[in-house]
Amino acid sequence: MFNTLVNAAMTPEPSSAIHPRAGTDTVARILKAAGTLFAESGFDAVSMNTIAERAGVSKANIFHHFDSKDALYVAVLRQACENSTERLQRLGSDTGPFPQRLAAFAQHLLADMLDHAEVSRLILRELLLGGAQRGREFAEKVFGDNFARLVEILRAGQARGELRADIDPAMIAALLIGANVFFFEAQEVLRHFRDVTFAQDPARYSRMLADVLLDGILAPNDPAQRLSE
Amino acid sequence: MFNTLVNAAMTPEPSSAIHPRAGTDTVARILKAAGTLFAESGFDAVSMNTIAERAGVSKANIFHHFDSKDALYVAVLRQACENSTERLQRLGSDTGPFPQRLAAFAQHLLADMLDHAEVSRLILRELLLGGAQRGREFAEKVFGDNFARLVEILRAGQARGELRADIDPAMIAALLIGANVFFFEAQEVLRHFRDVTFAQDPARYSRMLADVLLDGILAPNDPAQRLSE
DNA sequence: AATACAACTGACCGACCGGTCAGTCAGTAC
DNA sequence: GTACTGACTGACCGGTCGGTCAGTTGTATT
Repeated sequence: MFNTLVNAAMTPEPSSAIHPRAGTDTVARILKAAGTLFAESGFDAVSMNTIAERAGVSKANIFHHFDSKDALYVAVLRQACENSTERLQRLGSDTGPFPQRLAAFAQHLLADMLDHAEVSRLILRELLLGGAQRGREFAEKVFGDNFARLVEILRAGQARGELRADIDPAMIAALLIGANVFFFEAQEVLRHFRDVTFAQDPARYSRMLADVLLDGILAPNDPAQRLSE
Repeated sequence: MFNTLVNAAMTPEPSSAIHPRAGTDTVARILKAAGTLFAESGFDAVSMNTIAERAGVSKANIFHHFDSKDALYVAVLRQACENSTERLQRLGSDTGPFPQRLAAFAQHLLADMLDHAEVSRLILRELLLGGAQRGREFAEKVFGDNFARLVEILRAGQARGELRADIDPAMIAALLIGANVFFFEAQEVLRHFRDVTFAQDPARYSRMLADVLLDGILAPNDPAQRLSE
């Protein structure tokens, strides 16, 4: 019964025809309130009372719809991951030369994270903070899809000879995603570093990121200098 | 009085000569236990009872040495940041050609983070998680020093013409530090991605990172291809 | 020996936590 | 009408939280 309710709430079908009470959106309201609060402050720092107050329902009503605080958290996370997975599939361009594909992926990924900051923060929190196996699997799936997709783009670039063959695509994927995640996480901190001029301009950051990744940072005149191991 | 005690505990001088009781290391034991637990589970998830138990003292004794749980957390964070700042100053090589300097910085930074994972996790948690102004200033100082130091290395490279002049040094710094932070944070997750072969080998990750950053990932125009490690 | 004081403890406090429960209410089926 | 159901609530539960306090112990000073 619990799962039925939650899954019904996940798919945004107008179930008002099925359920009698007008308050069927209650589950959605709870999920929204819980999502916002969890993303803001994390699991432990948010009480069921606060969620109930924010959602405009009684605490007991939340327990009527969700078995426990953990179950609510998992439902919130599952919904967030489903949304992300959905958006993920129409991310970046699948055609065009490799540099454009890579730049588009990087730019769209960062823009998507910033546009859905709350959801992203929730997933990252679950993914990166140690312990807590509560919903790591969901987060890993979203992240893994993202990662695999980027690796594929890179492998295609290698196959077509546009990309150096002597590099590890997974490493580049980690680098690119890591740079984006880091920008997302540290934006508030970077903002008031004197050297940083791009904190308010993610599109510019993405452009510079793709540029550096593609061409490197060494001066082009002397390609002879190379890191010796 | 509170500050005096904490600051005395910060500098690891053998104050056994000054203080009477043999248990003067109590403060250190409390800080160590609290640091470990906070790094493992975060602020909210750790109770004073647990800290007291782990440190082998009574809970009331912790409140004798620290005004509040927040004050204890700040003290832990301050100590962690001081240690990091200290280590930071002997990080990387100050001489040699630019590629070596950059590679050394990246490699040492990551190695240091992994060697002091507990402290690093604590600082990153404070820095990157939203809200919580508890001790952000400490974390920002450590991070800012790190950042400024790397920017300086990059500016020097630009001044000597070894590095492209049309790039933003701060952006490169963010990219490099971000890539390291991300590796540190996501190591456990990356470990069981099929494409990833470097999760257990941070030194190799650092080498690849420096390589890619310096030369880019595009296939070179003239096929003066290098051998891959 | 008496004083003074920091280190330290066990018992305790009010507040709040996640969670339960008896019961109300609106709508549906017959 | 009556029986039934699920959404919903206020009051309440045991337990844990951060924090307090009276009192004990050990040591240095006088």
